[in-house]
Amino acid sequence: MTSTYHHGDLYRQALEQAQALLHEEGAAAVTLRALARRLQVTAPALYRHFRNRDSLLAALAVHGFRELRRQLLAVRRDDALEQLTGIGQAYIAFAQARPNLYRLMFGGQLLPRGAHPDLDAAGLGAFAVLQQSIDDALAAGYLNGQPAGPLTAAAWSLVHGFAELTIDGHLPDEQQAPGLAALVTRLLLPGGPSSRDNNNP
Amino acid sequence: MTSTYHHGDLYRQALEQAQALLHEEGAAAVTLRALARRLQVTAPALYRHFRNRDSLLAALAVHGFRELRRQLLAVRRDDALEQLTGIGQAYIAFAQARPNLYRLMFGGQLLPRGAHPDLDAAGLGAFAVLQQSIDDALAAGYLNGQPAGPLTAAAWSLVHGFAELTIDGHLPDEQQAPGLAALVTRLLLPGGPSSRDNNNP
DNA sequence: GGCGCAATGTTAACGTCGTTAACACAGCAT
DNA sequence: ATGCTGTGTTAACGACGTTAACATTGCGCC
Repeated sequence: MTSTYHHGDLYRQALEQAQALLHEEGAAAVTLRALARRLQVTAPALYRHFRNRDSLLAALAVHGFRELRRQLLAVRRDDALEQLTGIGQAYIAFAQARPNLYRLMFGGQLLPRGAHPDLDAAGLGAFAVLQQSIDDALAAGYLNGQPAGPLTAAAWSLVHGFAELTIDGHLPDEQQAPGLAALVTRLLLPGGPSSRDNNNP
Repeated sequence: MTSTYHHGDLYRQALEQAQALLHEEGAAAVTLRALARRLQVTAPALYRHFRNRDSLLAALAVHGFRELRRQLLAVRRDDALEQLTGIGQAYIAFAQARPNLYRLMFGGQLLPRGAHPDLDAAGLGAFAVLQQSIDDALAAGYLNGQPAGPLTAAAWSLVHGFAELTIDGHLPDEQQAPGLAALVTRLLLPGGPSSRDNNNP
């Protein structure tokens, strides 16, 4: 019984179980005591690895942003416009696959912005991928050469808003069709969804 | 001292103070005990008027949706397109003026959808205004006659996403300029922000 | 090989919260 | 006057975040 007094690996396992808890039951269920129970450990033990509950949640969000960045970077299409829409769809797919994590990342329950520098950095890291793909699309002559700043804000707003509205069930059912994500993403582009057929690379 | 044993007006005052608490310190601070303290009343007294804390928060959200609807309905422009963009800007202005309320309304912390029928109804009531203005714009020949469903989803996603990203400080500072809201709203329209000059009614 | 220190875990305790049960007072209808 | 219904209070329970004090382990160092 004394052989496992030192857990040895608690930080990593705590993060894993916290992710599971978050995914299964939402942020409100990510409680230090519940997490401790899962890990067969007493609650104060967790304070050796996380300053407090907010730090734990922030750590989860950081991992979320890094994973989101990874998934956005995994999108690779030849055409710059295809790349942009592909990233938009990957973004939405991420949010829909992990709604509770996504809400934690963007729900605004976390702290006065700037309290967790890691978190801000991770967020910017994910944002940068989207930004880059817009720059690329502009450089390739797409998007009518509109100013990059507002374009980026609009594109991010669109995918973020769509992601949130769907995972919270705010959009009427008829509009939940899977393919709609693609359609909406393309609506941003001049000429609408049926512009020309740039479907095949 | 016994003259005020019955508060007489507690439901209304509780809602008012809860709104103040929400606006000033966020949803997490809207606690039954804190609210009771503000009202010079014991906590269990509130259970005569709200089934539990979630019901109180839901009531706040319901009022929020009704107020949002009112503000959207107050927008009146002659041109259907101006009307649509005006509504978008009013929507964003609402969120920015009451960030904590807006987060409560859309943060997804409330309930399995359908648990509070009032809330769903109030949400649809606000949504309907946006929906209507899009239908009107289509009827007036704008928006290239694109299908109304996806258009509405896209428009709502755009304003919702922009509202959330700005109130949470996720957009880089340079893009926070006040006038950007208008610009972004117009980006959805075919031809981009400088289509023609439909600025003056 | 033993020693000591730092890391990591436990126990006990405090204050806050949501919530409920039991009770107390007020006002109104009869 | 009486009693019922609405509304408020008191007391208590369990869960939570957090801290202080203490216990155990493992590793570097002699």
